[in-house]
Amino acid sequence: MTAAPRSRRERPAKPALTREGIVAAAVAVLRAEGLRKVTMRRLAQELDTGPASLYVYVRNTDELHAAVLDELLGTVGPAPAEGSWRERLERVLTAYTAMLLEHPSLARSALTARPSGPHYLRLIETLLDLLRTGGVPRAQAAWGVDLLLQHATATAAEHAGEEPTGDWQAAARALREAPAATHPRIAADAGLLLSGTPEARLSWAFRALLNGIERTAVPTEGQETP
Amino acid sequence: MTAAPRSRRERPAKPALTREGIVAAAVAVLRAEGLRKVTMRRLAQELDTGPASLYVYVRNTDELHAAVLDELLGTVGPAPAEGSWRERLERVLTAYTAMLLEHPSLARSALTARPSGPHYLRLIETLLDLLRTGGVPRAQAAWGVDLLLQHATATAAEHAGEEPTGDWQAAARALREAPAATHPRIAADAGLLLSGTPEARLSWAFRALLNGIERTAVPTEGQETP
DNA sequence: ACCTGAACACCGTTCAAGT
DNA sequence: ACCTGAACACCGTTCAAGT
Repeated sequence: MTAAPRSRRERPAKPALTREGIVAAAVAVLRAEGLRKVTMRRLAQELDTGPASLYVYVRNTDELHAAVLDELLGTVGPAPAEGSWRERLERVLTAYTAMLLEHPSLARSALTARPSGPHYLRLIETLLDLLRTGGVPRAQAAWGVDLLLQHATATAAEHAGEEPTGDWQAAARALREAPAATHPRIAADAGLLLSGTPEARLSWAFRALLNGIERTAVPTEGQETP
Repeated sequence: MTAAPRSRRERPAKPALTREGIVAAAVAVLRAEGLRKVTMRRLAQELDTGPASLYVYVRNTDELHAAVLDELLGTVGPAPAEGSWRERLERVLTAYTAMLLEHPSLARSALTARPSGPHYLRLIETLLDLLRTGGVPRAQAAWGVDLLLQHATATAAEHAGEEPTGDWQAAARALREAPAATHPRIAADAGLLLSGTPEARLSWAFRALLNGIERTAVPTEGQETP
């Protein structure tokens, strides 16, 4: 989708520095080595310049990460045309989550640095439209979009920086070994707490969210901005 | 709750290094200057030693942050005894969220590094118990606890690292200025998308989550661990 | 065992100076 | 305007050596 490299390791005669070029380099490093390596210094090195030069085009590291996310958001396909509005909604959200799961650390960033690029706007428009199609009242649809996107983002973010001796192992163990005397509910349902594939849980969560959004009225004063 | 300092800036004759001492120092630095300053080097300096010494008691920075969170979780009071199960549930979750909102960057960490300390277990037990009191089926209660805690954590995490020229301002502007031609739903409902106080939205979200959890069945095979 | 100085391999950001 | 070298003020983690 972005410009193809002419050959594996050929330095392309130092292209002019542009914001787009910086973001493209950032995406490349992200895909190859993860967000942890997407640093000002590394990018400067990649672009054959000094780190100070990047600050002409990018305010800081956070803004750079936000720009990278917006770029990747473009790779998520359009909303499916078939199926019920519920199915379509779930499919759009699942596709978005899948994209974020390829770069969990970026999801983590997205939670803090709200994206506001064109691709993100389009996603919101799609979700809003599907909810309205389903007859969800306007205010509930508006607040619901936030809830749905937050769940998708947070779920992906949870998978950031795991891999080795995952401390989630410890959490599972703590749950399974909770003494029935002090934690009767956990002891009785530890299996259920840890059950289900990630896919099954994600699907269930989206459906639960949707069911909740549909039947929970927004307070009447909900009109002014914080 | 932890040992009181004898005087504001008196060096306490170099106390013996312990894991507890390190975590206590970490909590102090967190409260005073935020998580960004809770670094191995800074803590070593605070404890009058070299950074290498800390690695005897703490595997790495992530583990340290997790230990700090577990410590703070102890400051959240017990579940309220009065009110309906719904009200009590909402109050427990709101108290948890409020604690995390005092340290949003820690919430961000918690999303990745699942806490598994005694305080976290107690919170899960409480939530599970309240849901069962409300007659929510066991499997739904089990999966629901995750959803509720994730929302609390993610909501707090969203407030990490903002303060100055918040790029959330940009997101709000993008929403308000979306052209009606291409984004009719957003244009029509921008006000609603941005409406409501944080408290109102949090309360609505918890109630919507609860409503959804109550009436969304978990798939029947939901028994094995990933 | 516990503790440490020193080193390795990095960071973000700013500033004064150049073109 | 745009670009840069150099500097400032930091990081996490490891290792060989000490006690």
